[in-house]
Amino acid sequence: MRIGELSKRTGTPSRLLRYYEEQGLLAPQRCANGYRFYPATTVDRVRQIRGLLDAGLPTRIIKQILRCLREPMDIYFADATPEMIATLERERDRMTDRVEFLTRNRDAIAAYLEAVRRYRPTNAEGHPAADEQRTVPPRDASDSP
DNA sequence: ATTCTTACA
DNA sequence: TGTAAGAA
Repeated sequence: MRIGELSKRTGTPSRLLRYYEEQGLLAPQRCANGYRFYPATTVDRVRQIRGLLDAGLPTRIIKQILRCLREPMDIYFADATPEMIATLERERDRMTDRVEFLTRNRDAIAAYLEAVRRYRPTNAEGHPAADEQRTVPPRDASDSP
């Protein structure tokens, strides 16, 4: 399939599909007219990439991981070099840190919401009255993982 | 009509 | 990441 269809089937902008290729995450074939041609298995490949990206992994690391998850979508222990193990452990720890960070902020926001609901009851529609839209800035909102 | 590359915000 | 321009 060409980039347009892959884009539609993965919900990923073609701009990004080209970017992933540039980063070495994808390696489509080329048609005579120069158009990129992706095998059907690329759909899952892109889902894998998006998943890892959403998990906060940098494309640099994903490139390494993808070499262990060939086409069909199973794991190749043969490529599990000591270096790979080390990078994966490092990423796992970073993820753990982010989980804790997000948990703290989620709880801070939840507490804020609770406080707001306590001193300002909502109306029938479940929203604050128009003349009560003034807000109080949330507490701990530090962000930058 | 679709995709390509390159460049810039 | 998004968008733009010009070519194929």
